[in-house]
Amino acid sequence: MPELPEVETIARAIKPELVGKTILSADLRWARTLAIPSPLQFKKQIIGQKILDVSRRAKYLIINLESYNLLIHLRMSGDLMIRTGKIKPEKHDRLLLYLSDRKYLAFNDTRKFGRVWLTNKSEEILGKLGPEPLGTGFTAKWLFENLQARKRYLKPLLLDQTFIAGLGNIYTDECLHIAQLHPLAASNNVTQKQADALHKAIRAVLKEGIRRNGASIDWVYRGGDYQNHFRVYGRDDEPCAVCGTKIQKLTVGQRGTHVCPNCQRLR
DNA sequence: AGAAATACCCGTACGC
DNA sequence: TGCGTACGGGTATTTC
Repeated sequence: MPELPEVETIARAIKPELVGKTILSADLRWARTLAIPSPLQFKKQIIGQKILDVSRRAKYLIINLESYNLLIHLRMSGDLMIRTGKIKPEKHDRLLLYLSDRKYLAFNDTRKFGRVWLTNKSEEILGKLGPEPLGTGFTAKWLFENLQARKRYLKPLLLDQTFIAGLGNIYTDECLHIAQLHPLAASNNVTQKQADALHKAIRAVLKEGIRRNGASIDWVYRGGDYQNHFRVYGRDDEPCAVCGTKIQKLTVGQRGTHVCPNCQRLR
């Protein structure tokens, strides 16, 4: 298995103990969780498949089966858990996969945004994704050149998974604050020096998120304790830890966005 | 073609 | 207290 860095809370959903188990049956409890194929095809194809490997690309979990790949995106409220057969399914379980060791894998997702794909053409789904921010392909040089090549607001560009794969709303606000860049700054105006700072900030923020096992921002988005270390996210009207200026909340590309108006100046 | 807006969800926190 | 509504997360789809 290639050494893939782990993106924040996705890390804990990678279950290496699944390797070697065979899928005996599938219980799809919320049909729309399954992006492809049809429920009928899904059951026909997945039953009897042995799990060969478990990995990740961007925010997608990849469960490598003998003839297919099972891709899982947890979106916001999704989680994977392995339970013994004796434990009853929970209210928000959307897909259950019963395994050859009398356990079952549960995809639990309160808000029903999570999706699952069973395919032998993973590239159709994963192929458009940008580089892994913690991978070797993501360098300060790459970032500077590709920021120059676009002309977009920084925040929506950083959230665009085809540009860089792995940053979500919280992490984007955090890394822009560390790099002292405004979310509405134009990507093509970013200097080499600023791109260096942004590159460093992106890696630092993701590593901290992983180290803290992600963030828990409300009861349903369960994770680690990174929320106790946010610099700007959710801290509107509180003083900036760097300069004491009151943090502002604005909307950028329909997303709640938090900035220190002193540290993150527009031009 | 590329970018922006919208749709998809539901438990919670709020206002009346 | 009870009811109605806004909110927020990530991305596929639709619109511009």
